[in-house]
This record gives sequence, C-alpha cells and structure tokens, in this order.
Amino acid sequence: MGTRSRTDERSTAERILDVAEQLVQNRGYNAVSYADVAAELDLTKAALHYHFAGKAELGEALLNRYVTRFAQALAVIDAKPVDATSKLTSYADLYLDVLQRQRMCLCGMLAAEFQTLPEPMRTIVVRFFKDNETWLSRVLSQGRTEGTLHFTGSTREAARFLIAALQGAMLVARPFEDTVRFRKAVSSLIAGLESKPSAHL
Amino acid sequence: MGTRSRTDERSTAERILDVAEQLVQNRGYNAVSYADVAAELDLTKAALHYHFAGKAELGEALLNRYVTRFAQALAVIDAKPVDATSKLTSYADLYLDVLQRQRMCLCGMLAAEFQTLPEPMRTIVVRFFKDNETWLSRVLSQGRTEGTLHFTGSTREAARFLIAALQGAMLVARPFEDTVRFRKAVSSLIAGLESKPSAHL
DNA sequence: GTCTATAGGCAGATAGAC
DNA sequence: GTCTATCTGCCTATAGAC
Repeated sequence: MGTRSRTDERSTAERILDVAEQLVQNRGYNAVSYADVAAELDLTKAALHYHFAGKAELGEALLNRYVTRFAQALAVIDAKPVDATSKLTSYADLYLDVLQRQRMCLCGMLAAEFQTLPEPMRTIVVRFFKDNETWLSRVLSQGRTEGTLHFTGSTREAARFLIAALQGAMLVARPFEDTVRFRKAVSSLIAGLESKPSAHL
Repeated sequence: MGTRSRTDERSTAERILDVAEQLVQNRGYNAVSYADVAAELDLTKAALHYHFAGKAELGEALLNRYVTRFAQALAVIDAKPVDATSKLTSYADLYLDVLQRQRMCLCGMLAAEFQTLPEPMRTIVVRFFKDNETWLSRVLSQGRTEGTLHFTGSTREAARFLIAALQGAMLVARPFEDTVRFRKAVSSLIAGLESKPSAHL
C-alpha cells in the first residue's frame, strides 16, 4: 500500500489528488482525513499541507481537476460525428466507469454533503451540473433535429431529468453493489427517449 | 433555540431523534455530532448518551423510525381506492415534502455515505429501498392492469427506475435550492408512464 | 434524567529541522 | 519536499454527583 513504483512519474501533488479523489468518491468528503490520504501514500500529514494548504484547498483542487477531466471526456464524445443516441450512451458510460471503480460521481457525492462544503467548493459543484445540463441539452437538441430522440418539454428540462436519473441510479446502485441496476436504468432512460410519446387516450 | 415549549409533550428520546433526523438529512451522518444535537435541545452530550448509547445506536434508531413512518405513509396511500397514477403522485409528494423542509431523503443521504456506516445501519438502508421497490411494483402492476400506466420491462425494473430518478432529482435539486426542478422531474416521470411507448421506426 | 468533569483519540493545522 | 514534534480543538464516550 502506497509504495511508489519505479515507473510512477506523476508529481506528488497529482498522486495526492488521485488518492483523495478515490477516497472522497467512495466515502464522502466529511469521512476523509489528511491522515487517510497520507497513510495511503506513505507520506505525513505535514507533507500534504505543503502541497495543499488545507482541506478546503485540497477539495477545491480535487473538484477543479474532476470538472476539467469531465469536460475533456465530453469533448471527446463531441469529436465523433455520431447520432445523439450513441452520444448519450457514451455519456452514460462515463458514469458506469465511475461506478465500476466502486465510486460515486464526485459531484453527486458532494451534492449530498453540499450543506457542509466551503463556498468555493459549492460553486464548482453547481457549475458541474450546469455544464452537464448545457452539454446534454445540445445532444438532445441534435437528437430532436435528427428525428432520433423524442421528448416533450424543453431540452433543458429533459437534460436535467437525465442528470438526476443517472446520479440517482448511481446512488442507489452502490448499496446494492449492483452495476446491473445502473445499466438497466440507463437502458430505460434511453429507450424512453427513442420511443415516440403518444397520449393514452 | 431549543427552549422546550409548554405544550411539547414528546419524550426527550423523541425530541433527540427529531433534531438528529433533521440534522442528518440536511448535512449527512458524518457531519453531525452529539454536540450539535445536544446544543439544539439545550441538553448536554452526556444526556444524549443516556438515551442512545452511541452514535451508531442513535443512527439505527433514527433509521428505524424513518422506515416505519415511511411504511405508514405508504399504507395511508394504499387505503384510498384510487388509480395508480394518483398513488404515484402521492408517493412523489412524500419526497417533495422532505425536499421542501430543506432535507434529503434520509436513506438517500445515507446511501451516499454507505461505505462509512456501521453494519446495522447499512442493513436498514438497503431494506428501505427494497420495501419501496416492492410497494412501487404493486402500484405499477395495478396501473398496467387498469390500463392507465404503460412501460416496457418488469414492474420491478420500472420501480427501481422510479426510485433512482426521485432520489437523484432530490440530490441535484438541493444545491440549486430549487424545488421546481424536482417537480418537473416528477412530471416527466409520470408523463412517461402515462403515454404509450411506440417504436420510432 | 440530567448534570459536571474528564478521559482518550483523532481532526486540521503549524513550526522548524533536514 | 518531507520529516518530527506539537498545538488546539472537537469528537465519542464514561464516571459519578445530584
């Protein structure tokens, strides 16, 4: 545990973020201490304070990196000229990857703990959701134009619904240690967007 | 703060549970201390230990009461001879009530913190979701029989999807302090069950 | 049933040597 | 950059008086 391999050339700051990220996504921000992170890296708490002044700064750095990476992943999806449905599937796969590594979405986790977060962290969590909303809105709009996706209401409303459903599916899947639950929820979600809604009367 | 009113005849144990419940649903289990609860009731930490041996026992008592109350609320819904759609609406209203009191569903919150919970609490959280699944499955089954609800896949799968979507909608609504988001998510959910799915080709 | 007092531990954080 | 040592404060928990 924590023994640095010869080929591990990431900076200490990066390795601290890696460990902290894993721990926070798994246990929550309030259940992770400097001691936990330091132990996993065979460092002392003081060494952590050298790289990140305090827990709030560590949390902020953690969030910024996560949000940036997520945005990059979305850019990769955008780069492929595919239909809206396969973009949505790729999007859901991002969440599935997180879940399969025994983690909750960092921002989903922090949304639960939101009331206890320092203001700078709150701002970033909110921005994450807004950015996801915006990206999904564009994909949904594309789908409507293509005629591949069908939904009532605004694209933004549908985007919000997608985010909520995915976050909730992750949240509930974890206590059951059941990624199948999550996959089925994704299938239901996408199926619901592919079929034309028709009034029942 | 904490001054007991003349007409407040709940037992101290109940009042402790009330305060602890509010705090945990708002901040999370790991962010609530005996001191927080005691302060709000003008009691000492030692007095709390008299009623609940430790934090794990308090958490367990909290959960048991919550699960029992939720089951009672579902029984009330079942008592009315109404169609499945209005049962679902009443079900969603239970969550809306929680959200409007600045809270997350207790078990949704604890699902996020699941990895840090003592085993007895974990068991109850899982049971909560299973019980909800079972109850919703029956309502969905009723709706299918009535011809008022339409969905593909098993009732259990649809029930799981509903729970995930509602929990996720609460989770995300809170950072935005926006109950409208939640209401719209509920509308989308129920609308999706009322319309007949039809292939788009 | 509630209190004071206190134990023992871990939290986040800092000073200063190397 | 990392260490040892230490600080202060809060945590859960207990003993024993009232």
